[in-house]
Amino acid sequence: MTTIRDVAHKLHLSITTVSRALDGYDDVAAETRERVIAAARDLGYVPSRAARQLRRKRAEAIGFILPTWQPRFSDPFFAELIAGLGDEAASQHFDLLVASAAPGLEEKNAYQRWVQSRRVDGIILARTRLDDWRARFLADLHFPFVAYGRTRLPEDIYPHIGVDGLAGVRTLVAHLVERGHQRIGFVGAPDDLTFQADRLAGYVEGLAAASLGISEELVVEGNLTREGGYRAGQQLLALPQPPSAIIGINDLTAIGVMRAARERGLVVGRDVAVAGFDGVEEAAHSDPPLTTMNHPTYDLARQAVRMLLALVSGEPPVVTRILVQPELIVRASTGLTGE
Amino acid sequence: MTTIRDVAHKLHLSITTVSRALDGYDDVAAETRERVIAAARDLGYVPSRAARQLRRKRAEAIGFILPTWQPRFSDPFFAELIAGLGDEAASQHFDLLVASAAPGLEEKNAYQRWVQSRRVDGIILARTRLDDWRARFLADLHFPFVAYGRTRLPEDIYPHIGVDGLAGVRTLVAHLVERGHQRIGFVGAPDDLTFQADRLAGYVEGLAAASLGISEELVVEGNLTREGGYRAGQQLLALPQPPSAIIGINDLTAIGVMRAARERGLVVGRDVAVAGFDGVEEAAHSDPPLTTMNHPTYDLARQAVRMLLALVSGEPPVVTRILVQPELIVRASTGLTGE
DNA sequence: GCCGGCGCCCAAAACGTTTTGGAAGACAAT
DNA sequence: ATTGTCTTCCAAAACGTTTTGGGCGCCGGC
Repeated sequence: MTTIRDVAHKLHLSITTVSRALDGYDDVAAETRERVIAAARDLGYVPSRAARQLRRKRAEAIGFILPTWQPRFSDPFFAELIAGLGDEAASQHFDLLVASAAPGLEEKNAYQRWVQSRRVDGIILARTRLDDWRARFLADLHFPFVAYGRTRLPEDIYPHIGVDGLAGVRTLVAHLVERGHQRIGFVGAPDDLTFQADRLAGYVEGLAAASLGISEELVVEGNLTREGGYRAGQQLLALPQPPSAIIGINDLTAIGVMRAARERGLVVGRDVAVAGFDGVEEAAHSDPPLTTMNHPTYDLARQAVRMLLALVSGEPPVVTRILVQPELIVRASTGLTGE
Repeated sequence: MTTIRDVAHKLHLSITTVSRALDGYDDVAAETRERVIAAARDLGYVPSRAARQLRRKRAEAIGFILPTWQPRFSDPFFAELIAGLGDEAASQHFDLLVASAAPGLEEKNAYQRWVQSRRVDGIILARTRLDDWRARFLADLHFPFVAYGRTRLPEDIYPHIGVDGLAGVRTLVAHLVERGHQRIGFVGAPDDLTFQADRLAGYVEGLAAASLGISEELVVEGNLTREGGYRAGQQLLALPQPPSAIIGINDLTAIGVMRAARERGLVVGRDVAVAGFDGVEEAAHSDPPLTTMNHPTYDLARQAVRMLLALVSGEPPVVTRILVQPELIVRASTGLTGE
């Protein structure tokens, strides 16, 4: 491996000058700088990241920990998120470290290791919970982080970027009401997740706006997977008075609900309406295609990284809380007539 | 941030002793070691990763570069793969670095940076191509890597772990033949991908085994996405003599094909049979559920990391080439009678 | 009483950068 | 001739570890 001294030696320069030439300082002659750059290229010199980190006290990396519940998980949301995080980080010459940990002790250790060994300069949080110890932990240490999705500690005091789940589901309810539905079910997620609270609130507000009462039995809990949606859908459709429309808290859940409906011999879009949330690609190719609230995960991930890196480099506090509005995409799952 | 000197100072020991105590050397008294460990815990000491890397000349990290073609991509395969890589790496105290790059110059730069700046100790390759410059590049530099999927340079000389695509598709063809199909289509991927070659070969062998001829028009190229499968399906089904069964090179492709069939008014599983490959969760929840060849991506990812880390630490060359057999899962998409 | 071996500890060198605080020379102004 | 100002370069000190090559007592065997 060629080091900076090799370059310096070849040119009969000091390593100081080589370092400064490559870093673009203006106290090195233009001609010298060119020679240095040429030599570095010839020798294939790339600075040792470890040495640089040690000296600069910066990891030039950000971290993201996948919250995996089961070992075999595959949520398209995260693939897109990671691609966005990685691309934006790379464009600013940062690396992205990824780990996965089931919520609990293992997770806590993972965060601690990264923070205390200064392995990363900042962290992206996803799937935030209402009372999120991760946010508190990082904030207490004044460690830079950006949450994808809101936290509610004690208000939205942490930098975050998210999708307006409340407004989104309200829109969805309004859409269903407009199509004549009065009994609308909701398949949610565990209560501690922030976006469950938000989206459920949107459901409640949406019903209220249409002067519809809310009945307990129509709100059931899934686990954000197709399988969870499937079971929740079975449960809802087996009610004495089943709903005529069901909203899944995310697209995967809705897709599971559709399967449950099919198995009961119902035609989705005619006998029962189903809608999701997120706008994953799968939703466009399901049978029937799924009505959903779309939002640009990839772009939001990039924005989150931009916010984070601004924090890391201590730039003036730009906008630190972003809430984007999702967009309704109407497809056949909420009415075949609609196509 | 507390450093090793803080610990040493507190205990009136040298940093050497602290270092060796924590690293488990046997030349430190048991009682001393305990005091060191306790003090380290109390002070919240975690070694600086950068300093350690610099000294040990090891990054204690492995890298993976997502081959992303479009910016917005979401392939469930990669989410599962990354989870597996991350978990196994973490269990051996390694970090996982993830980047994403479109094949081409950008990709090449990404690999070079990581290798030359010794940012990672080893690399996992996925979506290998027949003549894969990445494999050649890394092998030339004697840089440790493991390919997920075979390479064909010049034979399978590189360490890799993969799924037997040839046998898998052969099984699929046999299954379809058994169900009475004579005209079987195949929606593949770009030619340079290894697993396209393997799986296509399986298709050819499968037909030969059933004494069926192969007709050019039944083999079309997709791009591994639902959208690509959709277009390829339209093409196949619009033929004067359309196939009665179609194999998608992966599940996403097959799901796109099913959508194309539905749009032509065909009932998948009755009018036309469709089968996929990979066993993603989505395949179990599609309409109809998709017949597929299943393989344990998550576990294979973990095995790949184990191989890689063995290579990195220069352990005796254990088994370095693994080919696992996928398992046929028959679902309604290849015959409603089957359920 | 001497020697070898063992158990425990440590000083100092290294790892490859970046940064600090000048130094040397050229030139201009006084 | 002196002083000051630029421009261009550099030696040396960090950064926080790990590792090398011992040192110092103590004990047992001769």
